[in-house]
Amino acid sequence: MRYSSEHKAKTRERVLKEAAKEIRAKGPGNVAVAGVMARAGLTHGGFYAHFASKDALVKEAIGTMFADARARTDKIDPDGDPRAVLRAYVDFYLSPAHRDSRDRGCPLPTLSGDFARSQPETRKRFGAGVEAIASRLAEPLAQLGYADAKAESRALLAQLVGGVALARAVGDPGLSDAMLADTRESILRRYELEVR
Amino acid sequence: MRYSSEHKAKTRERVLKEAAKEIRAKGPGNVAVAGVMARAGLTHGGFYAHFASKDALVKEAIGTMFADARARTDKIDPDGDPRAVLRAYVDFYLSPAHRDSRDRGCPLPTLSGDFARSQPETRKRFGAGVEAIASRLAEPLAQLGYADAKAESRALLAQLVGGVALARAVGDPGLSDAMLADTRESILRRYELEVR
DNA sequence: GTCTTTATATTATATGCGTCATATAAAAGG
DNA sequence: CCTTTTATATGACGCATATAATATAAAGAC
Repeated sequence: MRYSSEHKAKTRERVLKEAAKEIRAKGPGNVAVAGVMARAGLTHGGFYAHFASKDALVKEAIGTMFADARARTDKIDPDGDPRAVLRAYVDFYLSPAHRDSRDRGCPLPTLSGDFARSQPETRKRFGAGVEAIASRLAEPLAQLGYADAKAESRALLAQLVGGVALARAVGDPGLSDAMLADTRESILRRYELEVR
Repeated sequence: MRYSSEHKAKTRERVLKEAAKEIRAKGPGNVAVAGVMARAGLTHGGFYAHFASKDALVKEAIGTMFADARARTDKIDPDGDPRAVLRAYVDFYLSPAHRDSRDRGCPLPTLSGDFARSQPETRKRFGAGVEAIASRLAEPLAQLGYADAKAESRALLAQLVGGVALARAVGDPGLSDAMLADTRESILRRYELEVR
């Protein structure tokens, strides 16, 4: 059946959004085309009217995932006091809430393992997302006087990503909380972000 | 056909070793029982004489993976100068060689994403491996005077893991090298591990 | 109002995989 | 030397999945 002309674009967007959520939650290998289409309220047959293949869907969904995650930090004003900005990013990233919402949070901790095994083209898009986040962290670091703020931001991002990845993977809840808290403490001390 | 009495144990070990390699390289979801058995020189049918299920194999292989990775740092004498010990760990972990040998290196950067989606029992074993590595990093940190060396070691491990995970996932080789180098520089500076 | 176009649905095909029942052959025990 | 035991092999079943060919029905054009 035919719907109004923008219907297809809307549907495509819906499929992409569902895919982005499910991929983060389950990993690209564990999402099925049929499942994504069902969540979008459609049957799996129509999928290939929107995307050439499952790989193409995954590749496109990467952009959606990074956009989703970025939206969660939109409340943070990047032009505020650099220490406050940095602290807001760190507090959010290493929060239990972020750890516990795999399907809505940053794709890096969940998916870097999976995409390390993916096609170069897919990894390139992932790399662009990494650089985009690093650039945002680099701004307050530059204001704090770091000569090579971009390099420092990559090191900080690595620590944030590793902290959340490990906190999600260890079984013991106490250890998981400790991973987040200890990582956060170390960062706050290093950049002198404590509230005194 | 029947072989000498210790043959079964040897075979089991071989299967486990191949599984540990393949799981790190491809992720647990992308390894097939038949493939692991073929690498061990057997056909897939005999698998269930050794393991109750694929899940059981994966669970057991976690121990093998951590042992494999630990063996690669055995040259480092943990009783040497704490700065030298720490630096040796960091240099190894963030080396391009470690990044490029997914099937033999530390399981944390490759698999924390996958195991975040696994059964609690599996994640518990993974968590034990995390704590074991953190404990080894904590020793030199304690000698350097860190009051809560265990907490500091978790923060450091997070950064090491994140650095390697991101370096493996980004497509651009230059960015990948930068991820390793920038993360390493930041750590060396923080703990004053530079050779002067 | 009829015709054409097209977004979505139905159905089919092929493949890969986990699991297991059964077969085989060689070692160990008598 | 014959029997029993058991490590591994063969083959089959069932399920999930990616892909694609075809069907359907409604929107837009004339």
